[in-house]
Amino acid sequence: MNLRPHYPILRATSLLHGMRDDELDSLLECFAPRVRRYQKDELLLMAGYETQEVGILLEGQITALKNTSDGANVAITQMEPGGLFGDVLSGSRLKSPVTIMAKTDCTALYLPYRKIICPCAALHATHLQLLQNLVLTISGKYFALDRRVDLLICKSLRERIGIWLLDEAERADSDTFAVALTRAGLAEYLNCDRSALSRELSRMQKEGLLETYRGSFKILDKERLRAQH
Amino acid sequence: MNLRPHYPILRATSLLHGMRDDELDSLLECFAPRVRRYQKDELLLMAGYETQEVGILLEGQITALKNTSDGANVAITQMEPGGLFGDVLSGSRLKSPVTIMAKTDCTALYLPYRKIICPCAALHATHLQLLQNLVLTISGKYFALDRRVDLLICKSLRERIGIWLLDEAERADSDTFAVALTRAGLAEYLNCDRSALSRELSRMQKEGLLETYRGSFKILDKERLRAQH
DNA sequence: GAATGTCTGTTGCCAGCGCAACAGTGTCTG
DNA sequence: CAGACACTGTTGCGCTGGCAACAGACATTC
Repeated sequence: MNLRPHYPILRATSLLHGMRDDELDSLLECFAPRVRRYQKDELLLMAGYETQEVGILLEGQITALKNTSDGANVAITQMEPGGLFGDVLSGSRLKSPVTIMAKTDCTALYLPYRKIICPCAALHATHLQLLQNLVLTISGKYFALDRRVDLLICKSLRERIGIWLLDEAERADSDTFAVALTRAGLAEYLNCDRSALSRELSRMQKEGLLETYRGSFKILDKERLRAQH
Repeated sequence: MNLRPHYPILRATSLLHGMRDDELDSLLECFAPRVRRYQKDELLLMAGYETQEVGILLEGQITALKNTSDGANVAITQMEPGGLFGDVLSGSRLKSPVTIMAKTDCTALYLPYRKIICPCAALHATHLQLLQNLVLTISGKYFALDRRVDLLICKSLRERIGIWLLDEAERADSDTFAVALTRAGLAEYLNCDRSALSRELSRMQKEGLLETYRGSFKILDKERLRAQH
């Protein structure tokens, strides 16, 4: 199977970041990856199962779901083409804590983990870069989770909102920014009730801390926001 | 410096797990690690700084602290000899989210990250094992954090307690187990007030769900505990 | 344009839990 | 043994935020 059309996507992944065509050629030849198509709502990976492959989303969108204690499934992340899944799992013998589901029809490519971790002699420099990228990818996910914990351990809702706002502003490098989250989605991320979030955002607007309309936010008083606790 | 006396400790780390003396000999010769002693309350790593070394605790105890938004430092983890720190950080250019402080007088050994990620030709098999271990170590920390998030997203305190209890029981492989946590420490982990935790544990005892005295716990009704939400 | 569905804001109710304060118990020190 | 200190349990008070219910804004379909 010719994967060359997908090279731009592959290069956009943190795992294969910035690799040249000829490097990808030899890597993929060595890895003999499998590619599979999925229809909307099909499962790519089920919670509780092991996997020994790193998945790369080539086309479409997928959702990572977590089974909560009361049986419901909560969406954790959405992924676009270039997204990786199973990367943290592979190599460990642990069961997946998440279910990966196709949000739309999609295509995924799978690299066998053994091949990643056991470089064959021919691919020295490229393969080392790959290993380095793997470590960076996993530690990147670790830090994303760590930020989430930072949010969750804040007791007051206002504090969580404040930290999130400042964080997003820093990421956007601007006091005005927009996010692709509905209020309900943001409430889920901040681990609070949707109405409570609306209520608190209203209060904060009345106090002149910020302005917001739907997904758009404008921070008015960074100092005071930081001082909330 | 002769590190042989420390080999049992090194072998107990997840990074150098199960390596033979001769393997450690050649690895350490190649790595040229530095060793440093610290006095109680000295800082091994400060939040906000980068590091390009993996630290291994040889003697004594250390504490990982997190700077909260209101300036206080919250203890995240304690580590015994064999503990690793800086492992998730190195390779990334990210600032440390934690401060590592000496809880007692202690000794740490540092491996330069570059040497870990760039195997020299002579150490093929051993070094591959090391890389594999590094990935496992980091993903292990990822999953520990993930379990923490699972706890934190539970809304009611009783639910958090229930999940924690079942988790510990599974880990201990027994319905009766003891943990080295004070009530205050457990309350911090569960992200709740100490008195609220005591109160809830009292209630749960009255309802016949469990028995507890200090660090000892005995689960009486697993089914009912699971059904709490 | 009517009808339907989704997203958001608002508000009243009330219980869960943080907070503060105090008492009881176990451990360590002089 | 007295005194100091750490750890734990208990209880009253009050606020934060979850829940439910409703209304308005916007998009989509027929």
